[in-house]
Amino acid sequence: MHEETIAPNLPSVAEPSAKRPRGRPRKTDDERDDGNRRHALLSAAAQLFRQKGFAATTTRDIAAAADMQSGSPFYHFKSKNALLYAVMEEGMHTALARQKQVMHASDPQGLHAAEQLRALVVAHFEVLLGPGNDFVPVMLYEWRSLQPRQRKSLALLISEYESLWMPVLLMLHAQGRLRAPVGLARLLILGALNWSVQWFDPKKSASLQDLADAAVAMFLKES
Amino acid sequence: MHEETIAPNLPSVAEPSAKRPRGRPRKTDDERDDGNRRHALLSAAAQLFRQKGFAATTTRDIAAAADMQSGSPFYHFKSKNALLYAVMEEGMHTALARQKQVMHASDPQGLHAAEQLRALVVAHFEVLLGPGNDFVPVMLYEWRSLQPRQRKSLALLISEYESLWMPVLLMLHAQGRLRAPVGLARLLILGALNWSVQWFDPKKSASLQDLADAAVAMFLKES
DNA sequence: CCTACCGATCGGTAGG
DNA sequence: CCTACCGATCGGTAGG
Repeated sequence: MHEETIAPNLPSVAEPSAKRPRGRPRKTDDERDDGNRRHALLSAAAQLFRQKGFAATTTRDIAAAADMQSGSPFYHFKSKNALLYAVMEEGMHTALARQKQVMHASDPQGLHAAEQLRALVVAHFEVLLGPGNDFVPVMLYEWRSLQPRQRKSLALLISEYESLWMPVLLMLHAQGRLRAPVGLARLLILGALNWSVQWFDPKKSASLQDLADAAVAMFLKES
Repeated sequence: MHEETIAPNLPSVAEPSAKRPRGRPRKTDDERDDGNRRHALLSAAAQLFRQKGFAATTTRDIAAAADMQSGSPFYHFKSKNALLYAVMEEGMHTALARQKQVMHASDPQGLHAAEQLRALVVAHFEVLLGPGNDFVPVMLYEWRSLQPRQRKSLALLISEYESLWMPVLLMLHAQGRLRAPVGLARLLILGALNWSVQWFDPKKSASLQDLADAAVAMFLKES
């Protein structure tokens, strides 16, 4: 999920090969790529799948965005569908890692449940709306493009993710700060957050922290 | 959006022409179709677009589901895209009509703002989750498949819809029962509701009324 | 990873 | 609304 540093005088990755000296620049010694090309495909796919949808994106689109020829994605991935799955899997791994990190950071500090919820919400927003983070949005909006087996596999990661929220929500419920059955509250809260993908504009919307504050203030009763 | 009554011994509309006596049953006198065939296409398209997505649905799929030949949808609609737009437009008209009806019914009864919100939420759930209501979900999840001109046109209907919520939300905000800026509150609330499309199961979930009660209880502070 | 290619499918149309 | 069809595109592969 790191951004490649591109020297300002080089054309951007997605640019057609017009002004470039025919062909892709050959790897130099300081430009090793091991899983590098594979990840270039993943990033390109994530961005395009999010922008145009899985079915409307062609493997040629993806190849071009990763600066490859039309057949080359299939050297790295068995099928277009496998590419979709890989995008989603990376998205969930990122989200899980981020969320666990947040919980470990807040736990020993003895944060209140409300503060823990806030931390979870901020992390969720970051994974969803942070620059270049197209992986999780693809997962949210292309579920129906998965095969049953792939769904089952991802569902495990998702329920692991959701289970991280449960202790916090249960605590808040016990404190009387959260109405509605906890399971339903989780669906409504995550729904409200996930929908931000549709309207969030980094140039016009508030900061992720401010959004998180407002959301938590709306969901929770006064203590 | 009315359900067609189907005699139990007849095959369902979407069923392939296996057990049927070759070809489409000819219109009888009591089976006039004026805009009827057109609407059969709309319903089939809505269901398929929701199920598989716009790009993954072929016009042949739609034609077959409406019991027509592959070229026939283009007699009723200029393009596949025009069909998508028509589905969304019908969805928004239904939603607007339903919502206005709800507001007119609740207004003279002098309902409290919280009760008005509850009525809006129930109506929203119905339009979203009611049996056969695939039109609005398609609008929510295929926005990116629209052309810019179509988006602009639909955006008018959407903002009309959202503006129906504003007086109620403003009132609740003034009463101190709704935290967060009203505009953001609207986005979060509608997001929480819209997300239900992803998890609602008529066989397992609570009734739409119970869901609405829980949602309103969670969003609003005690009075 | 590229070149060259195949088979299938798809949106759309002419002409009735 | 059907029949018959076209041109373009697409996922995927062989063979290097």
